[in-house]
Amino acid sequence: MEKPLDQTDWRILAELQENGRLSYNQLGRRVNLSSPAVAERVRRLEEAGVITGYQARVDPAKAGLPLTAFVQMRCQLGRCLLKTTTAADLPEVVEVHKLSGSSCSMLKVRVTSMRHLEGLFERLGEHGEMHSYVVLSTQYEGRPVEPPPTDARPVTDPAGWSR
Amino acid sequence: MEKPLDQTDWRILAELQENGRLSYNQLGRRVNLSSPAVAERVRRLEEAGVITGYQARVDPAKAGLPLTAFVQMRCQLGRCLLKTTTAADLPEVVEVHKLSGSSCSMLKVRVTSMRHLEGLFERLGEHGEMHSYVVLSTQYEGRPVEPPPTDARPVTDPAGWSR
DNA sequence: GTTGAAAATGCCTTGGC
DNA sequence: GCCAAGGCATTTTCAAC
Repeated sequence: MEKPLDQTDWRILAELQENGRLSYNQLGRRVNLSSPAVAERVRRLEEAGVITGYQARVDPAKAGLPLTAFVQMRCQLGRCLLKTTTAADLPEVVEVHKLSGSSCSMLKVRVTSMRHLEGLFERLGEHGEMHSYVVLSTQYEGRPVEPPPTDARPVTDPAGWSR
Repeated sequence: MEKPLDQTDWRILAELQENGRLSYNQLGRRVNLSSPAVAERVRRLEEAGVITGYQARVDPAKAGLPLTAFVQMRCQLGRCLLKTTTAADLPEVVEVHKLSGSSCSMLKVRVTSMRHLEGLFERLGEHGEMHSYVVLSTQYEGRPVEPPPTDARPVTDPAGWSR
């Protein structure tokens, strides 16, 4: 059930991440497989949870949310954002990650305006210390996941500490 | 061409972000429109660049990339990551944002292992100062973009500085 | 701008190899 | 994993509201 993905699987993933609406016919042509064969592989990738769904990609700026920011939260005990609020309360928050280190979480937020961002920061600030980073521009986002390099690059150790 | 999205457009976006493979038939039923009508709206959303494409969502962990981290770069003059390397050189980097403030960019990276992460950090470190944050767990990511709240919440000003 | 139906295309699935 | 064929859902077009 936890079989590693072969090269064909990765080609399928690459194609479907670039165009999630390809028919099995088109997809099969691009990876040199017949449509039943490719359909079976896709079904397995979905069943294994590798493919979790299909999503239309929306340009936030074109949809009226031109500002993006990252927020690091260092929540106060008992006021942690993750325990005192719910996703529905903060529709501006599009990503939430728990972190190691001194910050407890990293958020990505999208807003309509600086005024909107200011109001959001006030609400988030209730939960603890906060560091914010406003995004000026985004080079890319949602880049397709690629197969990891097979050559495990060795970590350099010029001083020889690991010997 | 830059018309604001109406409520129906947002319902369409919500459905397609949740399931990008809905047929116009199914989609129309969910937003109370006929299939030609909904097809026309989707075509316009695509043409206007609101919908930028359709993507299969891949679980990075299931695909062999169980570790995620954020990296803030404060590049040295002339060694900026964005000017001295290309996307193909750093397949681990799945997001790049330019930032305001003292850091020049925020990266999201995905790797196979701690060893892999260590090697990546070494390579990134060549370009300047670096702050990294390892993700312990992700609550959500790629949350559908929602219509911004219509009620522009006023920023609080108890002390009256803005008067 | 929207509706409804009808025609034609293309698709998915099944079975046999 | 491939090929072929059957049945089916889909997209698209059109006239009408």
